[in-house]
Amino acid sequence: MIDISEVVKRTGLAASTIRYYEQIGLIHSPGRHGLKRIFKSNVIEQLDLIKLGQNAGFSLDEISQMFSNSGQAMIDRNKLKDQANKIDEQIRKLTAMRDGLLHAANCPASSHLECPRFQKLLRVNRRLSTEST
Amino acid sequence: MIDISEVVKRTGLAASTIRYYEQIGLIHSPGRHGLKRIFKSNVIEQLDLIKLGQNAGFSLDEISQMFSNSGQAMIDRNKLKDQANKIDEQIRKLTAMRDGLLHAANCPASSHLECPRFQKLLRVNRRLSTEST
DNA sequence: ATACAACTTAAAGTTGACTTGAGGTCAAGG
DNA sequence: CCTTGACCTCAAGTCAACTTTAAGTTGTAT
Repeated sequence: MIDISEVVKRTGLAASTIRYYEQIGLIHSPGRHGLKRIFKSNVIEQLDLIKLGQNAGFSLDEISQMFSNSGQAMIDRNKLKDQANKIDEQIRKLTAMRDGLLHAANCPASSHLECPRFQKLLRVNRRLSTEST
Repeated sequence: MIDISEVVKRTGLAASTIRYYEQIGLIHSPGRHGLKRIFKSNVIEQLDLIKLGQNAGFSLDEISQMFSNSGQAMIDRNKLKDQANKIDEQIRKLTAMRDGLLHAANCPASSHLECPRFQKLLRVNRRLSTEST
């Protein structure tokens, strides 16, 4: 069991953020020492996953649906598959972006907007970002 | 020259968004027809580029810095590469996560938390997300 | 035993990125 | 000429994700 300052140290998050996450049910503190929250040390892994999800463009709400309530990770196998598909979709988007960005970084065209390949990327991106996800 | 409804049609953005982008200087309307804004048709590509940047994790502020004073999309190639690398890192993490989820969906362990492979995923992810990026 | 640093709460404030609402203007069609 | 609908403005509202503030409560060290 660790306290909030330990969580701060090991995740780099602000204490207020950790409290906020507990408040919205994203993580769970199994008890108190006096007033002070205590956490299981696996909260570190949970917070890392939350960070990962955020970086990948998922909202806290979506993330909390991945960890159905109270730290019990992901029970429903069909939901798990759905979630994997969502992530897969996100991977495809990010891959298109990365390729486009790398191309843009190397493209000799004076303006990226004039480069046919960059234009194609923009179109693809629009399709991807207006799709129902 | 096109009007705002044409921009709406061709980008899928809300008119209010387009006005907002003009207000913060992200795009430019070269004039009016009466009260009504008119746009050069290349604003469509600019807006696509903005969307791309957003999906790639840039803020509107960062995006507006990519459009140099001349209005031409002058993109800092090193920034693009940096961002591509960040995205690449995310793709790797997400791929690991997706694979972990798919495994979990098929894993016979009664709880995913007890599945050794899933536990390994969590550890791998933790390592990745604390690496210097 | 007391000081105090480190925690706590609840509520309000902030930021980014928009959206909504109320009321105004204008060009085009009947 | 007059209506109409698509545009306009400006201010305020919203939402997510936090942060800040003010006031209160410990556990621990001196």
